[in-house]
Formats: sequence, C-alpha cells, structure tokens
Amino acid sequence: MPPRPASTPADLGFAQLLRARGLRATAQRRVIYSVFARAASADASNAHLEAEEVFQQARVQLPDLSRATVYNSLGELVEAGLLGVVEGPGPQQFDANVTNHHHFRCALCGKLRDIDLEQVDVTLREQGFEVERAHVLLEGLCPQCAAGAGAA
Amino acid sequence: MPPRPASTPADLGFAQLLRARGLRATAQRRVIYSVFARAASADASNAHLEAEEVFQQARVQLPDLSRATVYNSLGELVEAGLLGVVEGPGPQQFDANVTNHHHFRCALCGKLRDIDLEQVDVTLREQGFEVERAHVLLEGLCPQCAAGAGAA
DNA sequence: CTGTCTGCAAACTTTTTGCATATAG
DNA sequence: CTATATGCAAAAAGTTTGCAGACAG
Repeated sequence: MPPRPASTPADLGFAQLLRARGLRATAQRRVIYSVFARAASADASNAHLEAEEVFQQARVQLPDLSRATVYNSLGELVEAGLLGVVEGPGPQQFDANVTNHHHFRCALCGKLRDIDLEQVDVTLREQGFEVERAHVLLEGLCPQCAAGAGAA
Repeated sequence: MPPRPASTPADLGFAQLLRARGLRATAQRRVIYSVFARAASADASNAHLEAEEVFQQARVQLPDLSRATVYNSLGELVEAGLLGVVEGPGPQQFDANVTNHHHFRCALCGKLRDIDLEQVDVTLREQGFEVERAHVLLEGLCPQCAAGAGAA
C-alpha cells in the first residue's frame, strides 16, 4: 500500500476549524486534538484529560513536544470553542465534548463522567450514582460589569 | 469599663463546635473564622475569601500567623462543615455560608456571588446578570466506587 | 518572507509537607 | 503531661512567561 499522507481527511477539517479562528494548523495542535479523539473512541463519556495526560500521550507521536506548547494549545483550543475545561480540585480537566452537558465527579476515583441534562436527578440514582453534593456555577457578567463598570 | 475578656460569647459557641468535632479551639482558628464573620457583615452575599485574603486579614490580629496554619485551618473547617469551598480558575474561594446555595462568578471581576436556588433562571436576568455558561458539577460516588470497586 | 508558534528553562502561584516548638485540654 | 496544633522553610504541583529559533501560510 502507498505511504499514508501526513494529514488525514479529519485533519483537514480540523485545520479549517483552526484557520477559521485565525489559528495556524500545526502538527502539535493536530496531535493534541487527536488525543481527545482517541480517548473519546475508547469511552466517549469519560474522555476527560489533564494537561499532563495529553502531554504524555501526544509525546508518543511528537517526542520533542513541550509542556508549554500543550498548555498553550489547550488554552487556545478552549478559547476557540473546540475544547471545554472543567475546573475543580486538582488539575484542569479538558473535554472534547463541547455540547451542553454537565459532569459528575466521583469522590473516590476523581474521574469525571458526562451527565446529560435529561439525566440529572431523574435517573441518576437508578444508575447507581450516589450524589453527595451538587454545585451549580454560573459564569457570565454580573450587573456591575455588564453595565460597563469594569472590575472593582 | 472593665477590660474585654479574651473570648467573646460567640467564640465560646465556635469553640464548642470545634470541640464537638475533635478539634481544639485555638486562637488561630477563632481569628480565621472571625474573618468570615466580618466579611459577611460587610456584604453577606459576597463573603468569599481566598486563603491569602484570610491570611492577610487574620495577620492583623495575629502577627505571627503563618500561611501553613491558614491552609490547615481552612481545610479543617471545611471538613468540619463550618466553611465551604468553591473551586474554579485560580485560588480556592472559602465561604462561611454553608446553607445550600449556588454561585455566580463574574467573567470580568471574577468575584463570586451567592445565588439562592429560587433565584436561578427565574430572576437572574431581571437582576442584570448575563449568564454565559452554567455548569453543574455533581459530586459523590460513581456506580463502580459505590459498589466497592475502589479507584480504577 | 513574516508573523505566529514552538521548545526550553526559569519563574510564578497556590498548596502541601517535615520537623522542632508551643499550647489546649 | 501529652497529643494536637503551630511556625518556619522548603518543596511540590500546576501553570505561565520570555526569548531565540522554527515553520505555516
């Protein structure tokens, strides 16, 4: 068989997404993003990765990759809307699922699981989850800032 | 007037709360907790403090106080259920309001505001908040851990 | 070519830890 | 008295930054 091209069709789509947002399609960004595709294909509702995990997995394909580039790229992809972040105790968790969904964090293993809106409270207990705490964090602009007052 | 006693009536109540949980009532813990009382009296729905702010304010009364003690004490008070923590981008935010309430973080100034359950979605926009993102983080035990499988 | 992106290393911020001393009960 | 808690200082963990060179467009 002929040698596989350096860019797959999926990569081309990703490149266009980047270009559309003024970002260049570098090998690093492609590999970093592909780590999430691989994680999602293993377990779509569990594909939450820390920067360090992304670094370790991407490094297999790009041995010279640096952590700084991973942090930079993850931040850019989040700003571009291609990834989401979940903040909590410990490192940030990045998520390629950018549809509107919520998370369940296990108090024991710390892993995040996607929770569909419809699932919340309805079937959660049926599924065996023991909800100890639920916290809603709303982000946006407070009345002062929305009115243009700026930061205190 | 006679010199004020070292412990106020309120302190005695706090001391009992600590003792009830096997914690000793030290001057440091009393002062640290009192910082929240002072913050709440200034603006009850805005009394969210970072460890560093607690340290700076408590240091006025206890010049020899160390950051380690602040972090230790805050952690103990959270475990004891006397304080709550809100995790997010940046430092942890501690909160003496341990009733069931949610938070709104302003994207501009970063400050947290308490949001009563009843307020959510109902009067939020009327109050001038522009909600950009809402994220529900549920914590507890996932089916595997609840079944005793332990961490992966 | 030109400006963006990368790698490196060092700095920074937030939090934790080890150990000797102080203190609450 | 004795275990718990403190202060100090150093380290850890996670993330950000400055700068010289590499590479996408």
